[in-house]
Amino acid sequence: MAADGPYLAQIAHLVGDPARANMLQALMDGRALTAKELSFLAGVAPQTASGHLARLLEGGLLAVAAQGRHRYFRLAGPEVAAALEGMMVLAAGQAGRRRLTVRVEADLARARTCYDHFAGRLGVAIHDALMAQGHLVAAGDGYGLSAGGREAFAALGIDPDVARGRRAPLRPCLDWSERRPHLAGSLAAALACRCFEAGWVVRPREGRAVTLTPAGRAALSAALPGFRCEDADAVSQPVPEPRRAYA
Amino acid sequence: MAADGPYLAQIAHLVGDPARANMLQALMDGRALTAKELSFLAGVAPQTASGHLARLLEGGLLAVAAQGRHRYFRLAGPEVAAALEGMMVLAAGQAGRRRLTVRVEADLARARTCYDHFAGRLGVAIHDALMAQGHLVAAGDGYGLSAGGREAFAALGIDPDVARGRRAPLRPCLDWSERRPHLAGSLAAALACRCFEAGWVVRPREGRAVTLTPAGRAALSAALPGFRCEDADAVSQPVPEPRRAYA
DNA sequence: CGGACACTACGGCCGGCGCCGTAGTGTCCC
DNA sequence: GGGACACTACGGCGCCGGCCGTAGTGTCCG
Repeated sequence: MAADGPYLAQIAHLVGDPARANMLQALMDGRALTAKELSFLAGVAPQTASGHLARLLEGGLLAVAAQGRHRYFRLAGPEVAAALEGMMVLAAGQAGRRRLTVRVEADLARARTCYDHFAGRLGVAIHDALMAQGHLVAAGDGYGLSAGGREAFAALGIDPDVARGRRAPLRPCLDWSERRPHLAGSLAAALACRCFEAGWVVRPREGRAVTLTPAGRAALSAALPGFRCEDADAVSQPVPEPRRAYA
Repeated sequence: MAADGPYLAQIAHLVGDPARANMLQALMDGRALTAKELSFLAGVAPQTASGHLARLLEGGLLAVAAQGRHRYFRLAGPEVAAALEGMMVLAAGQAGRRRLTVRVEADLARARTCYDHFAGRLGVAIHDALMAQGHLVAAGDGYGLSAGGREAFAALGIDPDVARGRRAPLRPCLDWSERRPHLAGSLAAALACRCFEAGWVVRPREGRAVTLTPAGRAALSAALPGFRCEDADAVSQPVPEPRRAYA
């Protein structure tokens, strides 16, 4: 029995290298990055990174798009992001338990993208507001929208029927920094997309954190009466990244 | 940034060894096993297993309970099971993609326990029946029960209010063999517990697969009108529930 | 068409760690 | 109390694989 143990080990082994883990984590925001960028973020030479990327590709964790002389790597799909999130929850717990105090970069905990949707306190606030208003109803393998929820999304300029299919358009996803759920799924992705388009949320030049603009706060508050996210647009002088190869 | 990459890598590295992966997978059913049993299941000598277990303990993936001259190891918590499930989804996908044909042991795909609740076609059938009847309502970070759902659970002899707390009593969990959701959470655990107590589901002496008995099929069908699980009680002569440490 | 650039392929170095043998500690049972 | 047993500690062997240097291929640009 358990002939599938090795398969599990194969996947985990891929993630279990610091350089590869850094790359995967950098890709968690759903963007596609080039091999060189990833080599820098992982703190290894480009040749080394190239080898790692080939293995991640072979293992099905990444997908690639060649474009001119660049190759853009991204996570292969939402399942990959979900699996990584699951491990990050454990990692965060461990770090906390030993006071390793990864003082979770304040910016990331405030608001970030997780693959294709929002996470951090912003993501949790959106989840909580929809839940408190009773806009979420159980459906498929997650949530669907009630009539009120559909109105709220429509008010935000999002077609509540995008991507209707077998799988639920909304799904809870445990947030590793908050240890509370935010919303994933195609509708959550559409919401994030709309927020970027409308300038409600902006992505700084560097880093994975995002920022809720005043206009965004207004728009979300109007459409979601219970929306409360005190600090999602707070501070954050766009500090230059300290550039650190991993410890 | 990404100083947390190495933490993620640490966790993944623990899972990324075939022997440790086998052990973790064997513990996925929520039971507690001794070091010797685990060494056998992992296919390594007891000394080697002891070392692995110490590392998994140190890494926070396992918990241990000393009992006489035995030490019973079990998964440290539901988050660990969830993280492993996430990776198993990827592993199953990979295996499929390459025709490695881990012909998922038919028994496991039929019905098994996943940490403390049911998975496989049995778990999915329960999920689907509750969902189809409209018994699930969005709440907390997952589902709660509607009035009808509460009645159904009461009819099964389960207090629908066990473990009411911040976290939702029911939560969808992607099933790696079916690639569709089953139900996790405290109420799902209570349901599994009740099924074992009542003899509706029995656990064979060996392996992680379980079997739905005719009585169990009758009880579930009565309480959940939409319940359909054609083959969950097929074959497989039952055996008395082997001792189970740990709720 | 030649040079810069992104990326990949190959080879050698070396550190980490998985493995088991032997030996030691604590527990149960007769 | 003595022997069996479950488990752990330590040490040495062997290999996997991460690392980078050098070299090669494809692409863009002037």
